[in-house]
Amino acid sequence: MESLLRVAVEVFNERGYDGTSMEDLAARLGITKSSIYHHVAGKSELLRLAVDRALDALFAVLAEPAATAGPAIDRLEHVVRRSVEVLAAELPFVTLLLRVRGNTAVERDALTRRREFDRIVSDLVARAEAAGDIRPDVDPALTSRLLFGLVNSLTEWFRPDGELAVADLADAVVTTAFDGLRRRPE
Amino acid sequence: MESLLRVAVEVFNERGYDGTSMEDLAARLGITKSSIYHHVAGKSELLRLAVDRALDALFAVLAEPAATAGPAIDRLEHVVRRSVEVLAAELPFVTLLLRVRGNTAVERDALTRRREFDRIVSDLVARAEAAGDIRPDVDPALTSRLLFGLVNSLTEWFRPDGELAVADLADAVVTTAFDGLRRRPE
DNA sequence: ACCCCAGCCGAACGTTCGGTCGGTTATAGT
DNA sequence: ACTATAACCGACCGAACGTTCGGCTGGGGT
Repeated sequence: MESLLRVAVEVFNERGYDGTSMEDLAARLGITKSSIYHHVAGKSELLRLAVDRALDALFAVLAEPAATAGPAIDRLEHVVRRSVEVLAAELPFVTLLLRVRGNTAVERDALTRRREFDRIVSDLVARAEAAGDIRPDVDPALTSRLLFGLVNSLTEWFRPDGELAVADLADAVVTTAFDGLRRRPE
Repeated sequence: MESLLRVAVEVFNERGYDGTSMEDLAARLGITKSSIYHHVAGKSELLRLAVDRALDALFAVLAEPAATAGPAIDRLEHVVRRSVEVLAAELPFVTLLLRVRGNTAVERDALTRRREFDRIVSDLVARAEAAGDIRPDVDPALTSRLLFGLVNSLTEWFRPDGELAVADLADAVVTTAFDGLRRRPE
């Protein structure tokens, strides 16, 4: 069951959810198409299990103590850093989540939860800006979109093959996002 | 023909390329499925026309004078700003391009051209870092990925409805990316 | 020794897919 | 008036789709 889901998500990410047939999954699993239905109710349940895993991990970050208390700017930095870590740890699941387009009921539910996550982060950015810790010349809603656009883009290329440690990646993301890529005059 | 392509790309972006049937396109166009084949050779040609339009526009930016001469940091900033403008001007086409996964021959060709674009930008970042204009504590390849991850994420939410002018957006992107979102002590 | 049942299979289901084909209409050129 | 052709249509094709179904098998519980 667990390995079924793991393989399914892998193939979904390679060929796209719509572009993946149950036959494709069966071939990769080394079993037949009909055998898959012994383990799950259907194709869409595999998608639901996958995106829920990603969403649960992301929302868990928002519930951590360091994300719920203290200055907004510190809470924001913590959420960003931990989101990078979650994204690395659950890479295939988060990747799939970020590609969901709302075609089916399962996808629309996932989009709803994603928007809820975005809203909470956006609030955090707004608080940090109100506290004077974030540049006031860019709209908070825009800032949070750019920020998580940067973080989420990691799914497009990051592969946890040890060459680039997750901690270093999180550092690079936080540094780039908060301080910019331009070298500062000392 | 032009409106056919426009509508096709619109639907592709809504439902995904694989999730869109020729019947879907026909319904949106107000004609029958078979009539579409009077204008194009098939579904994949529509995709090819769309992604080529996006890629041509992006490569045109790299050929502009301001992108080929002068300090690397200035050329980079120009490419980023103009990429945002192209992305806004050709939004549906670029959106479709960024979702291509390499499932078919057309998609693989598009991915090849995309990688070529990324390589050129990555070189630009490396030159700017060598010139001392970009922070040396983050790997150039990583920097360029984060940079264009941020830029490309615009397709996920930006809609040119006049509320947010493209020039303002480009300013916000350049400012955030180069100087960071943290408020600087004066 | 018996049974159970998780796990798997082959065959088939109704549907939808991208694409083809022969034919009809509207319009423009001569 | 005649013709050419761009634009469109309904009917159809073989293939692939997600899903269902009845049946096989092998190891654990009793």
